[in-house]
Amino acid sequence: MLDLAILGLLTEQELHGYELRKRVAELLGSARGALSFGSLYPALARLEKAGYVKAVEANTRSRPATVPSSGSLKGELAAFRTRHPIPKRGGRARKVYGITEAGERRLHALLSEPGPVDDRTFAVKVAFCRHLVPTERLELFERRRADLADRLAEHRRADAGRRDGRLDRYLRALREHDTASAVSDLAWVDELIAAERADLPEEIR
Amino acid sequence: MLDLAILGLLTEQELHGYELRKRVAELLGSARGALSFGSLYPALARLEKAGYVKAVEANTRSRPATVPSSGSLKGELAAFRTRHPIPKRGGRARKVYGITEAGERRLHALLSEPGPVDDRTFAVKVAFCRHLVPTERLELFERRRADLADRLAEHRRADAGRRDGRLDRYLRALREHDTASAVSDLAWVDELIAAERADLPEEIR
DNA sequence: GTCATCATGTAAGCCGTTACATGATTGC
DNA sequence: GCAATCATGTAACGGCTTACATGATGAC
Repeated sequence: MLDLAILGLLTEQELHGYELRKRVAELLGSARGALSFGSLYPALARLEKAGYVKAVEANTRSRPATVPSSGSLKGELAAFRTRHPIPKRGGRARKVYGITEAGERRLHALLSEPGPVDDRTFAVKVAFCRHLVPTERLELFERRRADLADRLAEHRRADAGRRDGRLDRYLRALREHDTASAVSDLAWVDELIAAERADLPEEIR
Repeated sequence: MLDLAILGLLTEQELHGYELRKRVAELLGSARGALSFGSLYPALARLEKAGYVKAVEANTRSRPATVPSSGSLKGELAAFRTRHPIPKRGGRARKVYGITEAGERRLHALLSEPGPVDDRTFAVKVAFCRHLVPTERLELFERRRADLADRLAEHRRADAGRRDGRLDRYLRALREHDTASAVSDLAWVDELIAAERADLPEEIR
């Protein structure tokens, strides 16, 4: 899940660890307190070793005279300086990372891999699902929909199986709120699916 | 959090591990796939060692027969089984646990301890908050309210700080849903608080 | 006789955290 | 000169999961 978030963020923009942490925190929402450096930096090192990201610029107070040639991306050269203004304030040397082509393939693989997705992972997948083709996106959403529907069915089953006075007030409030959340999540996924379907040509769906 | 759930469930009823697992799963809602035995059993052992729970009944189908020890492995096993008879239906011998007085004090301490509560822990605390006195409950709810309000404020701040076309469709959908969830959670806590206040005599609040 | 379910446990490992160590720069 | 912020990393530890080991019972 961390890998997913890091690779996803690096497709948008080259970033150094400290900044990446902020973005991850923002992405995951405040529900989950900021990610620690103790897991971020090792993760970056691991991804670099695997060839999915590479250090693009390893500091500096003194600005680089030349932009490292990265080949064919249009506007790269022009955009570089504005993307990385020399910071006037703060800090030690930064290590700025960018994603590699292997990293992009890896991101795609992580996004489209099947298997159960927990709530947090699904959120991150949604955040970067523009990297999927429409049918893959639909698949992702529909797998999620099925999971949520199961969840809700279990709620209903559990609620039905209880004689009605049995729960105390707080337990009841809790279960009701849980159910309401599940319903809301399901409705949201349904919206995503509907929007996605609307964009597909009729023959496919 | 596991401790909280186990102790809370055992105040209602004596239970063995296998059953406890089902109850915990039901309590936490299906959002979080069933707790594994690999964490439940060690937790029970730890709690027993600490004197918070005790094995009440190591099993029972009272069978008076006594088998003399034969010295062979099979004989020893047979004798063991006679000393620890098997349950009436299904399965291997059960170890039924009950909560001790120290365990009840521990539960109260866990419920009322300050410090940050994550979403899951808050849910479990609500589930068993009948063990708190009204003012302690209010404190719990209000600390949670404050956390959620901060969270929401951060959302608003983040939303305001973005030029409006900048987010892609999926990222926007994600943030909107996150915000909606936070709003819903906050409203729920507000309900809990209002209900609690209604039960307090006016002089206190 | 073998499969599903009930039942308890151990061992290995993943994923993340906190705490620690280091160091540059800005602002007071 | 000191605190705050920016910045990178390591080490120890915690909590929970998966996979494994063991075993009884009832149903088919």
